[in-house]
Amino acid sequence: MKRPKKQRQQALKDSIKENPFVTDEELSVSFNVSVQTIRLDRMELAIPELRERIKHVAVKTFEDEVKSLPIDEVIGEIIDIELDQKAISIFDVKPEHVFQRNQIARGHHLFAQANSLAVAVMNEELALTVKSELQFLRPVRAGQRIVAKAEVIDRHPEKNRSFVKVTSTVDQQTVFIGTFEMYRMTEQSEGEEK
Amino acid sequence: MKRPKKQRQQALKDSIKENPFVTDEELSVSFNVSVQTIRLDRMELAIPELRERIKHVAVKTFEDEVKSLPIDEVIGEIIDIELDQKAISIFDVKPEHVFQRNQIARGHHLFAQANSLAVAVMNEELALTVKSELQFLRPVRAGQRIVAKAEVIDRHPEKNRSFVKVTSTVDQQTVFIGTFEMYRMTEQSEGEEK
DNA sequence: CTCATATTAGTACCAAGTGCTAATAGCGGG
DNA sequence: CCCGCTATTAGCACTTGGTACTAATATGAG
Repeated sequence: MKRPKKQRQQALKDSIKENPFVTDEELSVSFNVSVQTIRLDRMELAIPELRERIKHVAVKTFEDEVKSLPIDEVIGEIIDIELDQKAISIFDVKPEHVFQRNQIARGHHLFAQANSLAVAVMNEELALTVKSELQFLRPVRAGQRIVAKAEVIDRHPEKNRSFVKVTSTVDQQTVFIGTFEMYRMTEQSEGEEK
Repeated sequence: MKRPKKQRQQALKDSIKENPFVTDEELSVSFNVSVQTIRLDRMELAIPELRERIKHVAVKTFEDEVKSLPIDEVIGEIIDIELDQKAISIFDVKPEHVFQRNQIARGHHLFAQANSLAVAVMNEELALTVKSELQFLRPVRAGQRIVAKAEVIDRHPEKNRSFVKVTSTVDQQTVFIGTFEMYRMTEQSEGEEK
């Protein structure tokens, strides 16, 4: 037996991580030990039982679902908006948004926040981004909150175009600037709405 | 009793949909009926027991997780890469990537694919996007496959900068062009690697 | 050989059910 | 008023995948 205990426990951890839906019974077969041994191992490793594992996964999903709903429409949370004028959104950078190596937020998240804010500020059913220019001025890290401010700086109603400038800051420091040329997909008289 | 049965069953369905983690016991209390009645109701409505419900939710998450894992590192799948030279990735546009209203892919997904490809092509532990210019030439729709080609067009090793041009096409038609100014975070002698 | 650790076995018990049978409630119709 | 029907409730045996605990047995190292 040498001491395959440590190895077995490591393998056990891996197995369960890879497939949390496995029972002690199944594990005992695949490791050629008794069910009790598996239970002892789980205890030492503080791995909860199958049902608890499943529940945790499920709860996570459930919470994520609620969280990811708004993400589906707008990246970040819009906290203020004046259609056709300006809008503000916040986005909290979480560990899943950063490069593992250096903890710096991936550019596309900053872009996504800014771009969806630019779409949102357009008083329009359908707005598309045509062009944009971006500057990533400072790295943003997990745990920081990005405040993006969008401003409609120019309008060409005859060409169905608008220009939006978005400035994102963390703690008052500008981290990102983007300008977006937006295309309005529906006609709109050049007066204001309502 | 009138016939609160139908109503109760509807309410039951709603309760469980809203919170799948509720037991028959708890339901029986909140509906003021016996546990057996709840069980009968579940049978009539073909609602599985708590553990099965949880499991389904968990399985769903688990599958989603596997799907979203690659997204974490690179958006799209890299199918060819020559470090410091060029790279190609493909990205299949799914319903979750488009605006519900018009089925057009959200800009940030095109950007994310291009930007992560630009990061990947850099022969670098840590590369950050400094600036970029984007053109969204044609709308892309769900079901289409975007092929992004990145090319390193200019290098300024002394300033730790590189310029990458990414062209994305769908069926040979260019839908997006982006140029990225990238910053290499580690020093690198100007000779080539290994 | 002996002692400690590792492993296995066995029992009682739990939660949250299923499946089944049987008793009871409530009520409308004749 | 009783009949009959559905709805509801009760009770029991059994199932899964465990926990908690005790006790026996291996096994290997000093």
